[in-house]
Amino acid sequence: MTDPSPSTKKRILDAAGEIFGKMGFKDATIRRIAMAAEVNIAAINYHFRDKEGLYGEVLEEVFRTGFTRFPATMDLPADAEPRERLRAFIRAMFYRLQSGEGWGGIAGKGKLIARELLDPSPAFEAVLDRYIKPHKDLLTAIIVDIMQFNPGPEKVLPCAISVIGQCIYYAFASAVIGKISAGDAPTEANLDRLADFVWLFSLGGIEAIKQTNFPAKDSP
Amino acid sequence: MTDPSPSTKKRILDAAGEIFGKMGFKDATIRRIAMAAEVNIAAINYHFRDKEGLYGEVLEEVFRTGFTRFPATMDLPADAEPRERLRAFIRAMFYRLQSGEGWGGIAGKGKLIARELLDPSPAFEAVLDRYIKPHKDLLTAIIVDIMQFNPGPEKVLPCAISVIGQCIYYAFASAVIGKISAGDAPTEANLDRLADFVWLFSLGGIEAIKQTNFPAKDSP
DNA sequence: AACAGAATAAAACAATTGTTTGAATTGAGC
DNA sequence: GCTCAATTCAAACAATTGTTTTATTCTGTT
Repeated sequence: MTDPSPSTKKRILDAAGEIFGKMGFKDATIRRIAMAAEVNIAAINYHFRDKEGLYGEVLEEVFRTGFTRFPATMDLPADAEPRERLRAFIRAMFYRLQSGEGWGGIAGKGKLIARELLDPSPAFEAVLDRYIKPHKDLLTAIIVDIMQFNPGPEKVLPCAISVIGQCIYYAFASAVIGKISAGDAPTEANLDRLADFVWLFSLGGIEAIKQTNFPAKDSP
Repeated sequence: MTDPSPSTKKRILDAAGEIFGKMGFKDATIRRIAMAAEVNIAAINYHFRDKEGLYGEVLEEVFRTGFTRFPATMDLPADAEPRERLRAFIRAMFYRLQSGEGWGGIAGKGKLIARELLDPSPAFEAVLDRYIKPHKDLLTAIIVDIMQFNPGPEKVLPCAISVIGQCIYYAFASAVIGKISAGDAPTEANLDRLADFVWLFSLGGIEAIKQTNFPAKDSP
């Protein structure tokens, strides 16, 4: 029941990840998934109860493999130079989101993650607690280390959001980015360049926030 | 034919904008739209040919009204201090995306824009040329002014992407942001604060990029 | 008043959806 | 070799979808 034949259930999960990613929950039909996985339609309901059950397991597996393959520390020791830890964090995000070994960007399962951010499914709640919240805590700790003191959440959290926002936006809008600025759409070849840009930009942004009194009532 | 009764067609457009925004193209059924607009189902096909035709007109109207109500210059003169022009640009993005007078954020038509960025519909191409590309050109011009010289597109364009990325991310992921950092989800009340944060952060980022040699092969 | 074309309405259409049914097949364990 | 549960399969189900059809009402012009 919990450990079925290694073939059918796993094949369904793989095909479903691909197709849910490309087309979204609604457009991905179980007939299409079944055809891609080369299984009978009823096998999906048999193994996963219903379409939502299948989606939930796909989501969990996608996050698990992504964060396992590209951990946010990039195997950097926890006491490394904080700016390098930020660099590793950003690089991990880019590789996790965009690379073929990761979620494959907008052409693959990256789209599935983007869609969950846009409007979360019921299954997303679990993923949020297990992966995203610890991920956020790590980033805020890095930012505090870079600032060399803790300026309070009203500065640190928006910084974290800005860092993550840049990374996600590349994954999210790469179709439009490609049409507007062809060289800056994320590809396997320029992930390092893009990640380093976001890193440098963010270091400047964090430094600026550190030195300003924010929120401020008056405009400079 | 082109200028029908001011009631029916307009009512369909309004209801469709609302419902397409909330539920996406696929989940928004014409029956639901017809019911919300209080018109007969067939009226939609009569006035807009088919569902795709309706969606195309909705998209065009949403962008037109959004950019008209909140122009990226915020009525600032073109020769104003470049940093203030950046502030106006970012503020316009936040208000356009998030405010009730604009696209109403993730609860309203903002979701529709986000979905188009994620995977563009055929109707998006026109919107891209008419609204988004000029918008990008304006931002890059502001960035060049801030840097006081033109460091070339390999620096300016990623800066523009980082600025826009932060703004869009707040619109895009506000559901998740709210769950992770409650005070930083965009609401009508804190748009100014968030916009100013992104502004300060971006000024720091732009300054940092200006002073670095990028792209660089070596890591600092 | 009479007509023509635009606009609205109710009903039906064909296609596709997720799910279920019930029979056939497989594969260990005794 | 038999049994029984787990699995797979083909077929059918009910519900929902976008669209079309046909008839009716409205509106402005002669």
